[in-house]
Amino acid sequence: MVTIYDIAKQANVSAMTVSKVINNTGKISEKTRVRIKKIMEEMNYVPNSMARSLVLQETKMLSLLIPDITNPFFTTVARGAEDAAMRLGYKLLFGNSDESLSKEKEYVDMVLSTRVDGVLFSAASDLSGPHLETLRRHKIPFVLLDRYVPGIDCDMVSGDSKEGARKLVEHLIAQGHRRIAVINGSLTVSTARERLAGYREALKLNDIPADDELILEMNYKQFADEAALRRLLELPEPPTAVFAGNNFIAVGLIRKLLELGIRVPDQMSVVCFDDLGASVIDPFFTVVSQPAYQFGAMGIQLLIDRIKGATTPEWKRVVLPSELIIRGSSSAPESKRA
Amino acid sequence: MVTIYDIAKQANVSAMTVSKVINNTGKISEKTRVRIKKIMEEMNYVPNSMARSLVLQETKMLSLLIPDITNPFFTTVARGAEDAAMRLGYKLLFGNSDESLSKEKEYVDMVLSTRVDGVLFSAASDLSGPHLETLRRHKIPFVLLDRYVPGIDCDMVSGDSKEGARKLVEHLIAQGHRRIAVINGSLTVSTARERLAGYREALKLNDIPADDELILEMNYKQFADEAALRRLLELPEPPTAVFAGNNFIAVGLIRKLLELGIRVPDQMSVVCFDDLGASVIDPFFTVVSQPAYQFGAMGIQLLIDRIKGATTPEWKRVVLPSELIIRGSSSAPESKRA
DNA sequence: CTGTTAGCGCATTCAA
DNA sequence: TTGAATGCGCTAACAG
Repeated sequence: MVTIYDIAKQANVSAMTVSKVINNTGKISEKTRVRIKKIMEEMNYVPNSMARSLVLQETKMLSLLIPDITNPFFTTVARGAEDAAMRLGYKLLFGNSDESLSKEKEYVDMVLSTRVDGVLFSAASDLSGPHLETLRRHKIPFVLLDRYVPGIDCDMVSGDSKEGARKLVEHLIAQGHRRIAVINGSLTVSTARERLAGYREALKLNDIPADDELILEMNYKQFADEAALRRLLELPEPPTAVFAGNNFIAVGLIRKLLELGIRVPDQMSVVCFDDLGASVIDPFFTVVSQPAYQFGAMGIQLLIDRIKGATTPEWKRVVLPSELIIRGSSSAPESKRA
Repeated sequence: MVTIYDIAKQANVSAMTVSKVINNTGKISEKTRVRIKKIMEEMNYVPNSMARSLVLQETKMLSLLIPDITNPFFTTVARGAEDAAMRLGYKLLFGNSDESLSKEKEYVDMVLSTRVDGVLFSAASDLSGPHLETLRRHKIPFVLLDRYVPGIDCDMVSGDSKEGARKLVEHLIAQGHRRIAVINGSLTVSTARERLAGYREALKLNDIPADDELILEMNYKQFADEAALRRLLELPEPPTAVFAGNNFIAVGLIRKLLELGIRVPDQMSVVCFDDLGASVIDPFFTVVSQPAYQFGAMGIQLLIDRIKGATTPEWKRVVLPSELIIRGSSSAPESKRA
């Protein structure tokens, strides 16, 4: 491997001089600068960032931990994060936790030994606290993404899940629905709690009685509990609309509904959080769409600000706006139609 | 930061002894081993992989370069790659090239200085050759993913684009189509050439005359040329079916077709390469689906085999099977229907 | 403007 | 079974 010493020897200077032209630091005469640059070119020299990291105590690497890159929301987050990191001169290490604490722990261990400069962290659940404390103990800055973790004060970028859920449910109410079910992610995830709170608020604001039988808790990874759905449909007064906690739940739900011969939106309206990605042909779901790309880009921005100490000591909390997009998966209930 | 020296001091041994228990190398008495382990626990010691990399000359990091993580095909590739890498004890650095040679070059430079142990590389185009030669000059093993690059001999995992295209087009022919257009990616990408070849072969095998007016070259990132589409539709004998080079082209095409009031599949059948991801509700496109997850996992596998010298010196070429999935976007042409 | 010294955290080699 | 010396490639701090 070519090192600064090889360059130095070739150029009849000391290694230090070479180092200085690499980093544009110190005073070097223009003559020797171009001469050394030329030699570096010729010898295909590339600085070894491991060695540099070791002495500088920084790696210029960030890591992104998300539940699942396969979810279009996080795919786009990742793209935003990668673009921002690249633009600011950082590399991005990434990992999927599948909302599993044990995978998350594995990943945190990896991250610690890699000495990344910071972590953009979308927590598996409320129980991720210890992992974050581990990071903090090792003085690795992190920014929370999307999900709040109780007891952890830090920078964070998120959407407003409560407000988004409220908008979605009020849209259903405005269409005439009164029996509205929720199929939610695990309540150990902050966004799921907030979405439930938004749902409840919408009902209350519209004087619709809450009915716990209409509230199902599953997980964000997929539609998980067919039996629960059947029970929902066999209620004396079944729901005419469902608010799905995220896109994956909504997709799974629709599939089940199709299997059961229930038409959407004719017999059942379905709305959900988060869009389905750029590749979808005929946008179908009524959703609250969050600016996923911004989530990632802004997260990296906050993280780097924090790393560089370019921020105020107080924690920053950025809340990105979401947008209600009304499409074909929701309509007035049968009973209210001509 | 806690180092082996801190541990050593605490345990009244030399740093080397600590190093040996960390790596399970050399002979250490069981007593001191557990004692040192305990102290490492207590002091929250985590080995510094930068320092280790520097001496061992390996980073246990791999990098994945793809055109765009936002494309569901590559999203799934990335997931397969990350899982495989993690399982085998490697971290994954990732980057998007957007099929741009200059972004690709930037990324290659980053990768060189990071001293990753290997690169899983989905080339921007035929012109990526120099980038690969750069990697080779620096003795960084790589495996090509999905796309062949002329003049570069190496390990590779790919699908059979020609065969897949042939199946797709023969399906259309079997349905009665004779005027079949192609909207393809750039012909500087190997898969686009092979898909075109498969198309041509299918026509020839069925004695259908080739017509260059039916062949459009765009790019894989999106549907790019509306004017060309109009020309296609205004041909004296317009196509009754289109073979789209990939999923993004197909999605863009459908959108345009909808705008123009052309119904799919009634007035125009559309088929394409690659599926649209797990999040799609109602699978619609007739596609040739490739096992994207395997692409990623197998790519990492080959790469690590190569790194470890666990392979034969000859280059390996793994071709993953693809599957024709017939769905609603294709049907018999109007002229052939009752 | 340029060079010398020292050390980042760790593992290999060889000696004790 | 353990330890001392050495070096991986680089840069900060200082000396010339």
